[in-house]
Amino acid sequence: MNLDTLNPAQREAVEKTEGPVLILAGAGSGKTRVLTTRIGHLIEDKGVQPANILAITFTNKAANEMRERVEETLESDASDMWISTFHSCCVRILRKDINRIGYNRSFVIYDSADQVTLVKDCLKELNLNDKVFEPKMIISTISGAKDKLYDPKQFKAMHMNDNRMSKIADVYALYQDRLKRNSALDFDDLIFKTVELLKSDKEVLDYYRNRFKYIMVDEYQDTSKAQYELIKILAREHQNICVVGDDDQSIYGWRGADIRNILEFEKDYDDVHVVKLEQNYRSTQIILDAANTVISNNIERKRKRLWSEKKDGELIKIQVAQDEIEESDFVADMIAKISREQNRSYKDFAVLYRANAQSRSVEDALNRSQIPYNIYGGTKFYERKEIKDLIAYLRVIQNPQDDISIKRIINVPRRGIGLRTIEKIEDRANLKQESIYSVLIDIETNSDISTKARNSISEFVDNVIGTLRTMREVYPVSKLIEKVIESIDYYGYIDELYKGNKEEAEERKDNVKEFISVAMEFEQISEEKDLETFLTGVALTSESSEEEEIDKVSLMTIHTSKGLEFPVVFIVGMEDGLFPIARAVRSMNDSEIEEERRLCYVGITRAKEILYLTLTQKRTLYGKTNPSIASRFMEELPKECIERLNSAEKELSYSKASYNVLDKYKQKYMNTINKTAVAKQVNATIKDKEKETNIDDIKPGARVHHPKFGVGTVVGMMGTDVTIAFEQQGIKKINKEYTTLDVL
DNA sequence: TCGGCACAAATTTTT
DNA sequence: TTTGTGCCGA
Repeated sequence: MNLDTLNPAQREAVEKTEGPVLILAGAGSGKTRVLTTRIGHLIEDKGVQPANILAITFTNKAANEMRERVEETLESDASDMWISTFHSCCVRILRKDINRIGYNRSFVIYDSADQVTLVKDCLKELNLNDKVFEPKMIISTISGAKDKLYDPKQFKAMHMNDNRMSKIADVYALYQDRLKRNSALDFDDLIFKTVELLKSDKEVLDYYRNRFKYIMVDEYQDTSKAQYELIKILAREHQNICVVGDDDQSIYGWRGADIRNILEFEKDYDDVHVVKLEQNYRSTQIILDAANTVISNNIERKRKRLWSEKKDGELIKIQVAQDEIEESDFVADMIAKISREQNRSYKDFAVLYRANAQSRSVEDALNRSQIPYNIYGGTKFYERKEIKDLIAYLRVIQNPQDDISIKRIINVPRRGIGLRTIEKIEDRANLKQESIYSVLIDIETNSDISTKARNSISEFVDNVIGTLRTMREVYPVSKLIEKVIESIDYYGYIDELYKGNKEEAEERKDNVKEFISVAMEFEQISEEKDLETFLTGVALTSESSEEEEIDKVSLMTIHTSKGLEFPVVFIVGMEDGLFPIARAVRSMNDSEIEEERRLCYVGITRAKEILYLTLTQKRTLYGKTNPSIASRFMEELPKECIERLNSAEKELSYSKASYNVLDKYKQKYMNTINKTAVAKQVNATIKDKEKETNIDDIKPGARVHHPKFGVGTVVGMMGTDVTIAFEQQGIKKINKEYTTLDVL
């Protein structure tokens, strides 16, 4: 393997094959190249068997890319090598041996929508109000517990003296129970159960320890505790563990990623060899200087400084617009101008933003200028209703125990099986500790259900599902999908559903057809062609096919842009409260601001040559217009790297004063009211029946009267929330949008 | 069972 | 502003 084209640091990372290695790979430092070369080096120069290598990534895209590049560089066959995402690696392990920990090996995988349904069921069964215990919130709590490897028992034990959390622990326990009964695992279980299996079964553990003699993990900064543990168990004996990551690009903390995994790697393993990849092959030095300076404001990080051989470059351009419409027009105009003058194609441009809601005005402006664009994010292909319905059918065909899927399709298309009927069936299933499907089979013995409903159910179970199940053995997946569509007249159903909107109906039908072609493609390329494998693939993939390679401007959130690069990048909405997002600004905890700053770092380092940062003076968001404050990150940019295109001076200094005021309020009230309240300057008014009370009068210390809670003192303000200490009712949070307050 | 209306909430999302 | 949800009357 030729290593001469690597720089010294890269080469070191490749050649140090034994023992724990930490590669701190800055943005654009060629880490994929290092990883693929390292694999090639292991096989060709060190004589390691491909089957002894495990390379883990987070996304399918990264895994596919790595496999392709490894196959390109290698002479020998690489098909024995495991190059996969955490999740598909775990599925592979579990399909083989999960029966050893009491699960069915042909489990289905529940996505987040299925989780919501299941949690709602559990809440109902436990008589818990889903407003007090919001399903989304419960799921993220459960997910957090699983990420940290707490099972329901441990979780319950940890929260014994917290009534609310204790209830959530009960939901967790029931949820887990139901998953098992349905032969289903959620995404987090895939990791959790693999760890459980490896910890509890020495035989299985020995097999994989012996098999994976060299382990590599990409994007290590994004690993959760559970993933960390998984890797640690596998690598314990041989310690040939090589992790690659960039702590400065850790932007998924809210999803369970634990940045400490990378920060403390050196503590977790003995004699860690650390390599820093600091040479950047992507951006100009000016862009890197800006990124370096901004990120240096973070306390919790490994020191790194990116540099580039591209010494020249354009200054970073800052534009202050009147509002988001003007801002978007500016972006569109500049794209038109630059593409014309510098002869660049549209695919060279990206517009990045903090929140999806911002895409709207940019889209409008690009449409006005007739600039083609591609928007990334939004509803995923497999999450579309029409596709989820079909998947539910397939799942039931595969695994009739899947109650969630049964319930989804039992009345799709409408068969006159209403909620009441389903409820009765569910009760009976719970009573008999059976699946819904088995109750459905014996429906004739169930006298409290109307004859009409019973007939529909028999028709559904025998003719629809029954027939389709017999076809499972003979037909390939794509054909099976067609049979499903045929037997339920799905196209007719779609027409009916969107009868007011022809266009929509056609789009849905196109999606269905796309789904069939996904299945056909699967039959072409997959080794295993059975339904189970297909469903697994569908569950672990978010996009149906590769992104379009058409010449269009890219619009996406900064999160989605991670790992990508563009010659010209616009980051819009550089405003405090938007970026960094309000929640992080309000937070008592600096770690949230630090994560926003890392996000900013990710955004800046996407740009290869030209970077524009834009902000507004006032922004309309969610139907409300508010004056903007420049992002604090703007202030952190080195002056010599930036160029202000219009009169930004004033706005920028204004911003500084503003958020310093915010920070001061924060400090002050943190001390006085025990970390519960933060003050925030708001320029809105609270409407009263007769008069308008200026919100400026409602400030910490003010005496107010609330229609329900009586007289109290304002102790803090957070966004639209006003925290008030009432004389009779104690401290309460009031939403200023929906309450009328009188200032006394 | 379904359509319509009022009300509430609205980061980010690799699998 | 947009989107989702819950409740009510037909």
